[in-house]
Amino acid sequence: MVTRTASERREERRQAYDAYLKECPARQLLDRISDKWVSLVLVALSDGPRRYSELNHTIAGVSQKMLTQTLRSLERDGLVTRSITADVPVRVDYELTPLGHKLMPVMAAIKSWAEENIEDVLASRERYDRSRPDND
Amino acid sequence: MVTRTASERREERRQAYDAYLKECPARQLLDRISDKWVSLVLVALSDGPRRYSELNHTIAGVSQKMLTQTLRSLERDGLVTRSITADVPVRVDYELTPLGHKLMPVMAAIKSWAEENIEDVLASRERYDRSRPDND
DNA sequence: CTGAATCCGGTCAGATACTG
DNA sequence: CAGTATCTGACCGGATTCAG
Repeated sequence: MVTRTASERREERRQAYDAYLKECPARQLLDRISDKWVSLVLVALSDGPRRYSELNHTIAGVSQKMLTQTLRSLERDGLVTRSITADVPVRVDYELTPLGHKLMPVMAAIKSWAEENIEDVLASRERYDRSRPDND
Repeated sequence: MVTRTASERREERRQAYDAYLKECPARQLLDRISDKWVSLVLVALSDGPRRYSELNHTIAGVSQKMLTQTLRSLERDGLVTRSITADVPVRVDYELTPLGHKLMPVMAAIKSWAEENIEDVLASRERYDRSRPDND
């Protein structure tokens, strides 16, 4: 037929909405800081520059790949700077930019809410799980 | 040998760190609100209760599965309530709890930062990408 | 020391079909 | 109307290996 099917129209709506979401600043920021390693790196850099190896040690669980990937994306977004000292062996320092520093209060707000309310959340979870022991 | 290898000790460190992260309140909150649909649902509910079908329509891109899953997890965490009206057809309303409402300022802080700084971030991205056109 | 490249196993979101 | 159940393909993180 010539007219679009319902599913086709739904698909169009979905794509338009996806495009809308991609442009939403808050969505983009959430995608950035919600990354598992991003927040840890930001915190690790919050009180001064750090070497790659320092970060790798401080954030014990991270793999080289993920650490590098995270740092690259943060550099791309202008949140951290990367400075190479052509020594032997090579030395690379990462540091928060002013823009990166401006992000810290937001992180603090998240942390603050979490610490104040996490007990309620955990209690609610327990209650929920106890009331439905079958759904696992 | 009897002594643990370096990789074994590293593995232990990693697991200990993972456990530590799982207990970190801020990490847990980030995991929660960073979920793609959670923020959208919270915003959609921020000015009053909504029916399932309303949410499904408002958040155009979401699938039934994801919407239900998201709502369940929010209910489990005590952020929204679910109330069924045994009618024909069934009617289900979702509403923010007080705890859920308390989360809105945090969302607002994120949104605010994003709207104020997204341009800098985007500009930085363009600059970065222009300077390395080969890395794609 | 810092990082790139590759492979791979698990996870997760979406489509589809079915139910009270 | 408001879900549940199942399947599947895409994506992602980690381990490993190689390089400047």
